[in-house]
Amino acid sequence: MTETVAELTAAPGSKSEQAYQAVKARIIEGTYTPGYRLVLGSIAKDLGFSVVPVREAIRRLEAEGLVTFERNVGATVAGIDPTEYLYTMQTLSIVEGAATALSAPLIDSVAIARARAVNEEMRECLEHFDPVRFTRLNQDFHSVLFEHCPNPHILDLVHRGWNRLAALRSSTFRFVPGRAHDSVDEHEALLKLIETGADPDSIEKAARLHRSATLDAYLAQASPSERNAGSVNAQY
Amino acid sequence: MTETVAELTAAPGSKSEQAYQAVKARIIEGTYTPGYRLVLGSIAKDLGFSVVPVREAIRRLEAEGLVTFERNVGATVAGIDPTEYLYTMQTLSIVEGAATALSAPLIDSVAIARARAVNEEMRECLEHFDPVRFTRLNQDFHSVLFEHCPNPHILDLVHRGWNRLAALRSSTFRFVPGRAHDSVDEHEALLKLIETGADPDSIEKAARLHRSATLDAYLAQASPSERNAGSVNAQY
DNA sequence: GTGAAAGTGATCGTATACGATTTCGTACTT
DNA sequence: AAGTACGAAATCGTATACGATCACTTTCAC
Repeated sequence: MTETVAELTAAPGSKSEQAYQAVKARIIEGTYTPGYRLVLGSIAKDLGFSVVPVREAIRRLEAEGLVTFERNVGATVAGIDPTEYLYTMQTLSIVEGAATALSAPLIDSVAIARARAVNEEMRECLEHFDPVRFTRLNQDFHSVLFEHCPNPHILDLVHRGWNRLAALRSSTFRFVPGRAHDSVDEHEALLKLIETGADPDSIEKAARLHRSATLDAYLAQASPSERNAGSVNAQY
Repeated sequence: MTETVAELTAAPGSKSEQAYQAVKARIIEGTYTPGYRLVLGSIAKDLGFSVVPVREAIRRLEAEGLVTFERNVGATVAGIDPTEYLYTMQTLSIVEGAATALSAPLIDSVAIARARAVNEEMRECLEHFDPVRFTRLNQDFHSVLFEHCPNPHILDLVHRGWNRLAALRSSTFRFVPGRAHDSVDEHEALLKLIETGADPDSIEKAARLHRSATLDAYLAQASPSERNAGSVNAQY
């Protein structure tokens, strides 16, 4: 009755669903890079499906912002438009902050210990300079924090945000060693807040600031034009 | 380049889009009431389209939570599941709060005057007891507040939330005179905050509380089982 | 040589047809 | 009389085929 919207969107075994998962995976793991042109016919032939299910899959991916679509032209994997990056990060900071605050009271000590272990691993990655692994662990860490969110709608929005960022390769592209150190420390501070049962507002604010700081770090090292695009949202 | 996701989802003149708009309108204005069974073939016949565009339209509506879908069974207009109502209200309180805070600095005095006029009209509706008009004006009021939000993603989420509530007929169903008076006062307080250039955090919190209060009023007059469903999210 | 215009190719959009799965009614058995 | 099993109807899921629209290339006139 209360599954997430995403889970309901197509029957599990249907070709539409298979096509959706397949194309999505290819985008997220980078087989289809930004700018790659997704032709319905070609995709259908590659996957062994017909055009209709593929078309539906593309539409769903479009709704999630992973591809853009143009009539009689075709679909292309969404590019790294700096403005889009900002919008996504800002939206994610809001929904993820809320999700983390809502999750906090439901996280048990075991999960916290797990998150802490992940965070320590991230610290090691910094010493050996392993950005790829760092990024993966970062996602694991945050998953522990927000996965207990009792509101499936909010959880779904968080997942969509992460997927978009994954598709944009933003976390690895924008890996800044100095920022990464701060990030690990902020993680630990967040865990402390949750452990001590801080009020939801504080947790939400901390989680939101954590992501805003990443955005700021990005803006600081970005080109002037990108910074300019970001200044529209400077009030946040 | 930066239209909302919804606008991009289908070509303007396509039958898919027409079907989507048509069915959506019928749901929101109440021609198709909750529980109404949407059979692909029948809808297609009614609209004069084929099955494929209708199917795509239904899928989009499902992604927005307006209908539920089951394989080989069909689609039904989403019902007034109290849990879903809570989830929707909670999500909306978060994204609408953020949208209002982001809009605030961009709202000029003309727009504020317009909002205030709408709010005074709402006050009159209370005296003449006109819940339907009150509900419509309420939407107008909030539109003025958040429509200036520079982040299209957030704006899109707000619209989706409002659509769901409209489809559920929740605002009219749950109209509580006592609460409505408070609501009008809170609107005025919100306008004052925006006029005086209060910091975004205060505005966000005020906007969020405004919606939470509506939710609380709903819970107070709801049946015990509904209240019980709500207690899961009591931390908010 | 440059510009526009027409033709060609490619891609999406939709309709129709068929197959798979589920549901519901009915008859039969216990 | 109640439960079960079988069958028919209905519905969704997918494939294939055709039409509409747009982008690109080529050609012709100036």
